[in-house]
Amino acid sequence: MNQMTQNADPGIPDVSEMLCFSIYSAGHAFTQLYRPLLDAIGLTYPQYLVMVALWRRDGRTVKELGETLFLDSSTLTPLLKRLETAGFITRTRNPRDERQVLLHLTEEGRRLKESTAEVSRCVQEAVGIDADTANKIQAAIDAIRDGIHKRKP
Amino acid sequence: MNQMTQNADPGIPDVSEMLCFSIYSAGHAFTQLYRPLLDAIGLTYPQYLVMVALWRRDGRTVKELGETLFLDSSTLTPLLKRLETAGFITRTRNPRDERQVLLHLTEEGRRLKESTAEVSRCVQEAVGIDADTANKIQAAIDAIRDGIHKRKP
DNA sequence: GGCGATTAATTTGTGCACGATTTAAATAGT
DNA sequence: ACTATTTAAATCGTGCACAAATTAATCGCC
Repeated sequence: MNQMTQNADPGIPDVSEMLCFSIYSAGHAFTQLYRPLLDAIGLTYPQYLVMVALWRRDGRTVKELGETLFLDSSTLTPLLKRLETAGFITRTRNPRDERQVLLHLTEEGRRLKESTAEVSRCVQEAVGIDADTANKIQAAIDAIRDGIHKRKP
Repeated sequence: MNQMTQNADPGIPDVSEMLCFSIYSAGHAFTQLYRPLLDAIGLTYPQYLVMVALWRRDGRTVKELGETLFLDSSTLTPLLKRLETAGFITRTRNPRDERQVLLHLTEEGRRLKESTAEVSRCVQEAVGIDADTANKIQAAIDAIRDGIHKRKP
């Protein structure tokens, strides 16, 4: 019995064999991959995802954004305040329903979009797989995520 | 042009089409799936991953554990202190190299393993895919993660 | 019209995750 | 032997992520 495995318990799976761990650690790897690229434009990775969502469709409420990103307002509120402080978005109460907060890009926030072509290119290169393969993996992961979300009861 | 897409910018991809977002949101879904199951035995999801690693092989250093989980000591130290306070592990300096901290399961920590069969069963049922499919997805995700880790320079 | 229930966002408290810095121990080079 | 370098943990500060509780506006129902 060699040094590496002398205390290994064969009845317990290694974390490396758990699907949840693969997803967990791959998520961290993406965060670390994005960090230096996004530092340059003053965003964190979750902030970048928010901006991508807003570049796609502006004028959403916090709730709508949360449904897109699967995040709730207690996560988004402080993050959105930081984006507001940075000058990338505005947060205004909806006059038609004062409970809602409407999110709008500022001119600076819209301009930021132009800086991200390089980010996407770097990430795509680092991931190093073709779009078709990526789509297949993604569909499988989305199905797992949606399956977990559905069976809440 | 319908209501849903009236402000959509076709030049920007939806977050839902980004592989990194699928992994990001699937990771959250797993955390939420595990939470109520692990609450019952007094662990968080990252703590559970640490325990799985230690059940597999006891007596590791913080560094070795970090290499397994892709986490560094600034994340692990406070988490391990909480596991120590909870009575599941001990943290002792290695007398042969006082820089290192050795991690050992307590009797209670070892006993906890018996409570996790039910957890694994629930997760497997929620994910709802066969082991073979899971392995294929996992291999693809691991390859992406390892590819990202490798190209640091 | 008024009031209980619902809804949207915020606040609060805990626990990761990680870059950067610090502390202390071991090792290397002369 | 002694200093410079390297290594392992811990510490510090910032920013998610989320449950639970709170606040305030709207809706539903009578």
